Amino acid sequence: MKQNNATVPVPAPTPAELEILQVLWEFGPSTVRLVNDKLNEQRDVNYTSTLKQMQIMADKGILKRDESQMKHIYIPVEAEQKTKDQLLNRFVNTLYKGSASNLVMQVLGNAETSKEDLDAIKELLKKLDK
Amino acid sequence: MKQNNATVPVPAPTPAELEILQVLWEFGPSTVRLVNDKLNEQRDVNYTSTLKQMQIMADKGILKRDESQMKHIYIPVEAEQKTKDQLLNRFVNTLYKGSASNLVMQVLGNAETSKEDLDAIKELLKKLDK
DNA sequence: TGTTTCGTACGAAAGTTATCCTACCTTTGA
DNA sequence: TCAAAGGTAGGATAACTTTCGTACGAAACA
Repeated sequence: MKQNNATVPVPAPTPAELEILQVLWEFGPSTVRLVNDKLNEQRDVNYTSTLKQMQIMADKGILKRDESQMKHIYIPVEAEQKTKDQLLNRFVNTLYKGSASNLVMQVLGNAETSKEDLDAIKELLKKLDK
Repeated sequence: MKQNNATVPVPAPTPAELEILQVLWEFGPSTVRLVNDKLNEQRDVNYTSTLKQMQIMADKGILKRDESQMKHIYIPVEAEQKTKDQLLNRFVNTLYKGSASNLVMQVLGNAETSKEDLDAIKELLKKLDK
């Protein structure tokens, strides 16, 4: 039995796993069929590929599943926010020496960041000041 | 000859490649020896492993190298800022629907973000207001 | 001058990721 | 009732990533 104590950090979800998680986060507990349909709105994926991925994710403990029906229902084990927090921390640690303000500074200077986004951020910070 | 036009996005550097890039960004053009020494301050890596990685990176076009001396000098092809911009955009696109303000909102709400960081961000935004 | 040290090159190998084929079972409905 | 449609399970496989052993040449130096 694999443990999940603090000394053994959970590996980050792979890109393909992340795609699946995002569908589940958006639509809630779902069948492979639904997830695969959503994925195919973006790119071609064979049904059995998605099935396999989700089975692996269940093995890894990323998903749990309800097998009481023939069409199994898959559910993320960790909440969306918790997973995103972990990914964000990893990202900040590897690229910005762990400093969130460094990251935000780059966002503000990034040409790809839209004016709308910048304004939204300013609003955000204005509220924080109060 | 591999081209780098907009239709063929450059693949993101792998984790091991990123480690090496960060050493080169910090110390400037360097030999394999130096990079390997720096890496070994953090974890055990065999010299030939680092050498191989850097050779592969040169093949991929991530690094160029000066072979005029026996000890080859490796140099990142893309500037630190450009690479980080690309990684940041990728990150925002996959996790925050492309919205930088969504990302910043999470940073502000993240328990792992220190008070110092939050203060620094507030300062930053205060300056932006002017 | 010969040996030891330091460098590059090349290839092998193991682990991970992602994809899909085939087999087989269950359900549906003509 | 039986064929078609839709499920799951389990390999096989290819590509990529990472690591390192071995070979061999150049330089340093005793």
